[in-house]
Amino acid sequence: MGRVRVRFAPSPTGHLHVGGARTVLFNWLFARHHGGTFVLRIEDTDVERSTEASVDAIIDSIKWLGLDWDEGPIVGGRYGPYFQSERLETYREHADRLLLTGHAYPCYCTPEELEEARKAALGRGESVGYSGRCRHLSPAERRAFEAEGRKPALRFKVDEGETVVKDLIRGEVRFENRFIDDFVILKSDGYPTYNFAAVVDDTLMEISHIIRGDEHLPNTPKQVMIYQALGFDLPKFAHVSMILGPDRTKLSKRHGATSIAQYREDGYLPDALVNYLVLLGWAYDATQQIFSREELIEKFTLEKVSKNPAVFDPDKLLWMNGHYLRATDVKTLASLAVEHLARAGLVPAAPDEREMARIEKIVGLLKERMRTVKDVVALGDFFFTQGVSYDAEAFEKFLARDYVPEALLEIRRRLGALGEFTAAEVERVLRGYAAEVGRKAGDVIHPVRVAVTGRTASPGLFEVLELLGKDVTCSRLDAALAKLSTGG
RNA sequence: GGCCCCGUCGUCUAGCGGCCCAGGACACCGCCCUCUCAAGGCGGUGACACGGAUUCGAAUUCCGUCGGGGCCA
Repeated sequence: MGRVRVRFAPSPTGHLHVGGARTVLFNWLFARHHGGTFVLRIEDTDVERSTEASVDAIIDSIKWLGLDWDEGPIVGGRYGPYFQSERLETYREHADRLLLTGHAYPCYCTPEELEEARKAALGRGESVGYSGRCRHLSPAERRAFEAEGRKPALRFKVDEGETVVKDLIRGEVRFENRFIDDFVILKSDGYPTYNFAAVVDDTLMEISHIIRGDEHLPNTPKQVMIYQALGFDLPKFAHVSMILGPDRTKLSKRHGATSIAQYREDGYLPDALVNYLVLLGWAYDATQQIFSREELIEKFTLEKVSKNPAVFDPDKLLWMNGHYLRATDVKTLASLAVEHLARAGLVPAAPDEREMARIEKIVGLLKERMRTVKDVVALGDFFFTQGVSYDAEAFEKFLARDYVPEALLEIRRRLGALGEFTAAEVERVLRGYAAEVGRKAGDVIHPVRVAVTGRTASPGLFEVLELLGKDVTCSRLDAALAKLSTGG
């Protein structure tokens, strides 16, 4: 393989979404695997919809995923500029070349006229393509249109024959040219169309492999024709199947969370997202699910990319996130958790050293049952709140029993008398009391858990109590007792 | 409407003519562990869209049908 140069070329019209992220990933992995260059190019020729905020958002998400680019915005490079809006002159020059060589011609049809013709054709049940009516205009007719003040678009003249796209993933895909209409390469406002700009840039930037979504496959014969008309060498194409929603249509916002930024906010880990995403359309062997970055770089090849579209499965992502969460050290996890705890108003945005140490201990207990970092809030809020509110069902089930008031009272007394309030001591007290009154340990553990945490599920109770401390434990037991004596 | 792509458990996939009455992962169910919930361990339910053809032999090759998706405006 020669010099590998690949690119990701997003339109800055929104966030980086799951599908785009996987495309970046595949390109990045391919470049890194081959020791090649990964280029980021911004396709901002849709002036109406492109925004700078979107450029920033996309770049943030790529960085957050832990991916980087060798050329493009911020880092520069010798093939710039990397924003298409700054390359308009280049497109104009190449379009002129096509005009001069007779591969393109001016078209004076207005969007309104084309729209009308399209509707009419659709109404008759006919094919909806461009009629080619400006293809054979005489010089006089052209002058007449110009005199009307019409600004022409530039159309590519599609020759007869067949265009074959050689695709690394799909093999040879053949297109009959007669089904491809003369398409616009330069709009009347001087802006290039996607197909045209992409070809010019990919060539000038010496892109060797175009790895992109499958939705671009029907565009590819048009691009191939442009390459040929301009006398450019063809890059290698690899069209990856799309990511679908549960209803098997192209994944989009209406399917729920699709933006990488959203997953970040929801407490997902970049490594988990990357690992999950790579499995959507790529598999190394029959069994391996978990891959480190290094492994991915080493093992990723286009040959192993599958042809069928993949349905995005939030459940598996969640599982994988939990897996990575458990593999993350407590210190790191705690610093990540602070963000979510602070947003929920449970801790200050910048906790001091003491608070941090406590948060680390709490995260240590919660870690096994968290699937997202954000879960720390739902699972551990009782560590940070003043009092505790009881889940009605939990109260009914574990506190509203006849032996409970007496048990809680005695346990509260013994815990209060403890000199060293450790998990081991607490356990001794609880089990000891249960044994004395001839009950199973669970019979006292469950009520205490509900009394102190407000819920029926928590990390190991003894550890929880130790972390809560004697004062909080006792005051919550008192509160529960008070509630019981007033009749629930 | 035309063109193009795709079709193995609910989902992601392994499989590239015999190793497959189809393997793994998530989800689901059961059991074990256990103070609960998780995590973990063990086990289970569950798929080659359909019809032809090629072949001694097809999930794997070819054709058709059906189904899904995408692009064109």
